[in-house]
Amino acid sequence: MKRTSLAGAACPVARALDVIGDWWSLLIVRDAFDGICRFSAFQENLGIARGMLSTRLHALVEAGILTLAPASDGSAYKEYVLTPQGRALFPVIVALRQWGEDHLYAPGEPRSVLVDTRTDAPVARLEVRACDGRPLDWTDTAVRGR
Amino acid sequence: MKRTSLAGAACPVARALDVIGDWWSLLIVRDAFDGICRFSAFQENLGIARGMLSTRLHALVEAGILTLAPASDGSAYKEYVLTPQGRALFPVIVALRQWGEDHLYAPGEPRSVLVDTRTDAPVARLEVRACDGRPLDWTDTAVRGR
DNA sequence: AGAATCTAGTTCTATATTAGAACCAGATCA
DNA sequence: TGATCTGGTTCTAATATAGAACTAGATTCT
Repeated sequence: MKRTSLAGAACPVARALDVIGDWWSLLIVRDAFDGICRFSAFQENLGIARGMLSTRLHALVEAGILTLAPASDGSAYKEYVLTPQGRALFPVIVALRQWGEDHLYAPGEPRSVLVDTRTDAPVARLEVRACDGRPLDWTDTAVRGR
Repeated sequence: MKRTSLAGAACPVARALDVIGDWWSLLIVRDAFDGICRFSAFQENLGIARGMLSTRLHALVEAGILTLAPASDGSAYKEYVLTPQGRALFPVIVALRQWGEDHLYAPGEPRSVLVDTRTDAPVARLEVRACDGRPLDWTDTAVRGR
């Protein structure tokens, strides 16, 4: 059967996952943050089937996360670049990265690291905070309006 | 064909998505943060097929994100509760929620909101920061070690 | 200019995953 | 004791994915 759509959900998490919650979308977005913008470059880097990649790229363009722009090198080809809405996914990628780093690697196992290019030091841990800056954990929060 | 596994990837984002990147897992985790812990409660709240839910719950237990505990009401049934590793997904859920709130709702459309229970005010926006606390955007960062 | 190759796909088939309903055993309730 | 609730499993039909083959236009090589 067709995968159930969450597009009309009242919960923003569900709506977000409806758009970027499938198997490849966030990895394509991650690669886009790493500066990848050509069809072949995505395909080689991800090892994704070309048909899947084509479908996903079009869906991401349709969703307003990527856009097609003329190639920056002056050739007749196009490039996929992040829109402002796509760039706003940065904290999502960073949150996934930090969780993966913390829980999915054996000690000493090689992994890639996200660094501040100014200092070359790893970025700080993401923290959920109250509007006054106090750190919050999940027991300090609740969802209103369901 | 079998969905490609990302479990051995050098990128923590890919490994994270290998564990929680499928269609229902993060929604189950979201519900767990909202205090849902019984099979039927997940099923009713998500509208997921029971077979899918069973598969996903077992996978999340296997992955160390949920664990089965005796029911808190003293009955003979069991409850699914978040492990410390599962609770560490809180920033991921919050990041997805904030992105969804910002980009996926028409103005005035009803949505649920995550609030600080102490003040009932919405939580602050997540920010990626350098280790010294300076805010960073994606152009200030790079991935090392790919 | 013409041939070889690169880029960005589309199409096709086999397999895997998902949705939805039906079924079932043990626990709880009337 | 019988009805219902809980937490599943099993079955089928439809959709999604992987992987390979094919194509057309752009670029590079000779």
